[in-house]
Amino acid sequence: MEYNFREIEKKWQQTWKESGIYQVSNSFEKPKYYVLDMFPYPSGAGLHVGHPLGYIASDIYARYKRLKGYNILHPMGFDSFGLPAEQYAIETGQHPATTTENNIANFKSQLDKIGFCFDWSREIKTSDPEFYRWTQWIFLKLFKSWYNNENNKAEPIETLIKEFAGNGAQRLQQSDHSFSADEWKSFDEEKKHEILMDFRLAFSSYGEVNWCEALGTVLANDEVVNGVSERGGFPVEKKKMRQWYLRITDYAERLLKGLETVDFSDAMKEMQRNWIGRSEGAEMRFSILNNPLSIEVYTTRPDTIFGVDFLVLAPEHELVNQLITEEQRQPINEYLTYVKSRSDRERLAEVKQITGCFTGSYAINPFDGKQIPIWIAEYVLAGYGTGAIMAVPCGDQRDFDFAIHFNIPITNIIGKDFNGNEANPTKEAILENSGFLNGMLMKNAIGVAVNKIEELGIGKRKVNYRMRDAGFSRQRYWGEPFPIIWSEGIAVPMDEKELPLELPFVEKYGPGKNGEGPLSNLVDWVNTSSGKRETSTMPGYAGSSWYFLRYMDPHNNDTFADKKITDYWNQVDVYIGGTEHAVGHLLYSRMWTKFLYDFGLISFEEPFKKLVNQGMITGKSYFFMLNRIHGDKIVSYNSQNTSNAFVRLKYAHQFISNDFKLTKKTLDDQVEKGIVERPSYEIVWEKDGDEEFVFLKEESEKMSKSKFNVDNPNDLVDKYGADTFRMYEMFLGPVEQSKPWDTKGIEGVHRFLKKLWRLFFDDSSFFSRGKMSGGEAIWNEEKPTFAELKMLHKTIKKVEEDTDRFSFNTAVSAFMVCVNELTDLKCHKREILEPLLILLAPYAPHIAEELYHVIGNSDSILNAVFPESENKYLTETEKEYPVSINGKMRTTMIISLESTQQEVEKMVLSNPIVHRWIDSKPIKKIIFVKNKMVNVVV
RNA sequence: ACCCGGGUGGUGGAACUGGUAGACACGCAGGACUUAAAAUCCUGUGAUCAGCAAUGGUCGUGUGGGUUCAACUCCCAUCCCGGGUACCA
Repeated sequence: MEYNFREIEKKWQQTWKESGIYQVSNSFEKPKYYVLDMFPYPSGAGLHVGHPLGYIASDIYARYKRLKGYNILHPMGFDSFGLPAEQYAIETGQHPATTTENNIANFKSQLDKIGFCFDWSREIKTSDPEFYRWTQWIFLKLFKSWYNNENNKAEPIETLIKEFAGNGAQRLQQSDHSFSADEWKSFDEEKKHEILMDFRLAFSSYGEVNWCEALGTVLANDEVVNGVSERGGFPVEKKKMRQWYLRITDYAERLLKGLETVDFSDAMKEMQRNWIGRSEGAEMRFSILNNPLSIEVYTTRPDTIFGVDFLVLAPEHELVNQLITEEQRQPINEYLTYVKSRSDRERLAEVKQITGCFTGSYAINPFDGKQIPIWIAEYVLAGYGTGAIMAVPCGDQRDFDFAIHFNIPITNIIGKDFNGNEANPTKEAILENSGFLNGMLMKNAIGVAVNKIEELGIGKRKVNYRMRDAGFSRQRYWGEPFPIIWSEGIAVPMDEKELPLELPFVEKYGPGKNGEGPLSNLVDWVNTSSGKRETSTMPGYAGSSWYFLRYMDPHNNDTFADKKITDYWNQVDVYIGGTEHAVGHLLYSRMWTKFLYDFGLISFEEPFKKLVNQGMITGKSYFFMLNRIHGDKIVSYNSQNTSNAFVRLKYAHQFISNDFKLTKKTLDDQVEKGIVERPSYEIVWEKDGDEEFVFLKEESEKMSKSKFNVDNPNDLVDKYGADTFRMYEMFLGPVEQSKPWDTKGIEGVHRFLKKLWRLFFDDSSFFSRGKMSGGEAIWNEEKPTFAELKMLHKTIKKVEEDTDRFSFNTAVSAFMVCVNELTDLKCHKREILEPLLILLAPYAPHIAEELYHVIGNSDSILNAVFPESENKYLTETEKEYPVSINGKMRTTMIISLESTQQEVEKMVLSNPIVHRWIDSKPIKKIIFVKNKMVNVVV
């Protein structure tokens, strides 16, 4: 019988589906394990090669854990709200709900073909009202809460109202508000709401937002890349609008701390830390000469206070107008006009340009009374710290450049550590010219200076975060509507019982007036008896911030997920997805989880215990950088990124060491002489300054479109089967590594499966003229030999270890070694093959299931138990040890594991080959490392 | 510029805490079976030198140096590639 993967895979996929074998129960007897993929956005293009990589990895892991006796939650769903569906709707007139449904159906059928063990009964769609009902519910919860810094957790807004009624805003010091309890009571409703809005975790405010004219919507910071929209690449500008925000900054510290408790890659943690951008420093006030005003600056280096030569305000700073002296009014206005004329994009592109303008006013250094000029400049950002800085040119390069450019005298406070040509940002120098800080090491002076500042009452310690509050509204149609009604300027939350607030049907998806969303066009919907509905919708990350909780209890009508059930499933044990969500989705979902935890709605604070980042499947790279030339000299040789290295450089190493001169002419010569093989590729020389690069360019025809068409997952599954496809994607390399997509090697994996098949069926005499004949089952019940058992148990151990550490590529290799070996041994014994099939089941479930039944099992292999590797087959009493002389391997010797050092030395000394190599030199010592090697030092 | 990650045959990639570098697979070359093709199987395959041969020598994990009996692995310096961040005071 032939390995007919098409029939086998179809059969089992159907059987599994019908038997509901993947359905997960919430029975709490078994230990649980939660394996989750980042759910996809169901784009119209369907699945591409990059998608399945992570899904296959998680599927293998989930199946593996199942064989190990765990109750597995391994669900899948769709992040089905989002911009592309809406864009598509605008272009084609089809309703996003329709296109999304179609796309999801397409995705599901493609996913099923690969044989994933998803429990579709738990499927989630973020655009499903039954799902977004709870997204809205959590939003309302956020709206009705504030972050209490004293208790370090979120609390109902009522506790804040109580605080205000009892103590006013005095005690809290969490905002710029200051009023007494009596004042609070005297405020009218609108004023009270306005104040409360400054505390709510989901709040509305006027703010500068990233407005994208072309998309007609507001974008989050992480949706803007280099001043243009991430999607579409349209220009983005700043605009003041009423927007909803999440007060994620209140969670900054906990988001930072929480990183220590989770198993993410260092790179991922670092990215999140950078994004949060914590810095410790101080805020301090400078009074102004002949002016009652004062300016607050933020600095991380209060130790440099005596080196301040000027202050700089952001052009947008609110005090600018009041600081301008008459004679400076003209130039300042010109400068402000100039700044306004520049888009964010320009500002980003020309960071090195130094611009600025003197205001005419002077501040007074509180420590030495020195008068310091106040400037405004673009390089100070309004949004960070206080929007004003104290400039210390000898310690900060930007301040230095600015001082030089505008001829501002520089004070040196670090003596010889400042060379006058560039700033020195060290903390290790001894302070000079620094009043009470003289003679101190800078890093020690920081604390002293802050203490003094606090003592004098001119400032205080302050921790700043780079992270901004997250914009939470979009002027779009295809998203969750806000359950908010505006009544006389007050945002009134809808009653929870009225949820979900369903997204109304619209005919047209165009924006409303004044940049409002399409919903604003639905007059009947917007106007209610109690006021006007909020017309923006929630952003894409709303649903994805908590979806992993809903999988646990997807059909609950009373709550987003039952507490008993979330207690059982708890954290996601392994979360698999791309790095691109490092600062968006992952931070938001971590925040939502912490928020729900604060209210005792779930009992874990971090959603994802372990995160695995699958690498990207990249397109092929067309260039191969051969060498880098600097004048006549080769600076380096780099053989990396050579996926298309069709060129054989025979003397690559000599190339360097012989100081071989490479010029265009000599390379041409090499090609001619055949040193560089396959000269059918074009050699391209490019100059960059005085450096020259050599590229070898593949002829473009080789990458024709027809070739790409073969490379989509469906076609590969059709041609080789799901099992081959699964194993091949794993075999390509480590899951976490990016790699170019290449289908060259898939035949090898397919061959492996056929080889496995032939351990069970003889096909030596099979078909001629398209007809099958022969091919009997050849598996048998004979007793396995020691060698066969050894092979099996070695494989069990290896596959187990590799699967545990997500090293699927090496596990696949282990299978290949095992099957090759069993073929050589002509081993067709059930006792060996059956455990092997169970090992293989997570990787290639269809063929494993089929053969499992062939050898007489009636239950599904999914319910099998992962075999244990028995030590008695793995440990040996004797081992062949490598023997080296002075570290160089020369021979091997069979040594018993029980041997002592003395016995080994004796054996070594009597070995003739060792003697030959030692060549009668005196032996200094013999090193014997048990289980590893023997080395003789002479 | 800064912060992470990386550099191993013609290619993808193995080598877990230093201990026989190149597992496994692709590709390539040769052979077997076949009228032929496909499929399958066998052999070889880092470079280089010596030998009819078995075999053996030398060099080899971007480059230069160091530690060690022993380095892909640890340390220092340097070049290159990939990712992230970017006037954050």
